[in-house]
Amino acid sequence: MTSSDADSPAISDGPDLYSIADLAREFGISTRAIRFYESKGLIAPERLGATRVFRRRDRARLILILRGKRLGFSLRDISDYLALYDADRGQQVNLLAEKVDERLELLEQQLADLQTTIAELQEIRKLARTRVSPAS
Amino acid sequence: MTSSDADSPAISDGPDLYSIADLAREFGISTRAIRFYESKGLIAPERLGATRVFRRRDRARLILILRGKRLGFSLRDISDYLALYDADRGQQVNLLAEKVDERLELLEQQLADLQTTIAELQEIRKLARTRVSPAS
DNA sequence: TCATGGCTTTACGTTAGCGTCAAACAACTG
DNA sequence: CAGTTGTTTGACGCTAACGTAAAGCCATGA
Repeated sequence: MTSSDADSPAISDGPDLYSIADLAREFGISTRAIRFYESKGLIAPERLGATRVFRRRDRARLILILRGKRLGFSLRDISDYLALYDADRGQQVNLLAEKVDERLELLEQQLADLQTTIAELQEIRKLARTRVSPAS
Repeated sequence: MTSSDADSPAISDGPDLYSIADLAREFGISTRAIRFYESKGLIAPERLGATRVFRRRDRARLILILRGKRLGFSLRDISDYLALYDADRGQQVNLLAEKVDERLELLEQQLADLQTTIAELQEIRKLARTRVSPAS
């Protein structure tokens, strides 16, 4: 009931409602992985009977999860990270800001590491090319 | 014998020669971890009898290993990465350049992810602060 | 000489993050 | 109605990256 009464904004982009296989296909992961993420509390799809039903919110979270993984974070870390988004709805805002700052420090360290590494690799590549073709 | 005859350049910064405990202490990791890295071929310290003796080269590799870990790479990945440094001494230079490019692509994806994430967190922090203090 | 500290190897234990059946139910299709 | 497809919940398996003894070899110092 109240599929679009006066609850959520009337915007509708892609489809809402995805099956577990839909998302698995879209993101190139296994259904097993998705269930695993749910078991760890990272997502909480609704149920239609026993069947999981995912909405845009769940899909958005999945995107954040996968990005976190690309960045090398553990599911525990990612879970904490998602909590920062949820916490948006006020509450212990000071504590939130603290946690965000902590996380930001880590990420900026990582950013520095990354830039150093990229620079080094580009240097190596330059050296390699020099030996092959003096000036192309 | 030939502790500094005409083998290596005469430059000498910090001390050369570290024990496994030295490095463990310096980098805040366990000796077990260091032995594990050796068992995986990431470092290859010399031996004095049975005792491992590390030189600057090993120490430098360790630094790269730890940076790789901070970036979320597996030891396998890091191993490949170290090989790029070693390969510096010519050989299949074309293949090297390819691998370097592959790795660079990954890193740049990661860089993008990271920047997005940092921006989002800063946004969250801004919102949080707004609720607390309008203009400080 | 014996205790102490640091080093070694061997080996089993542990956690994370899924992969891979297995068994069962639901809906659709020919 | 049987078969196929998609879903569910277990439950066991597996790799990575170490942790954690256990047991032994040296060297040093009281």
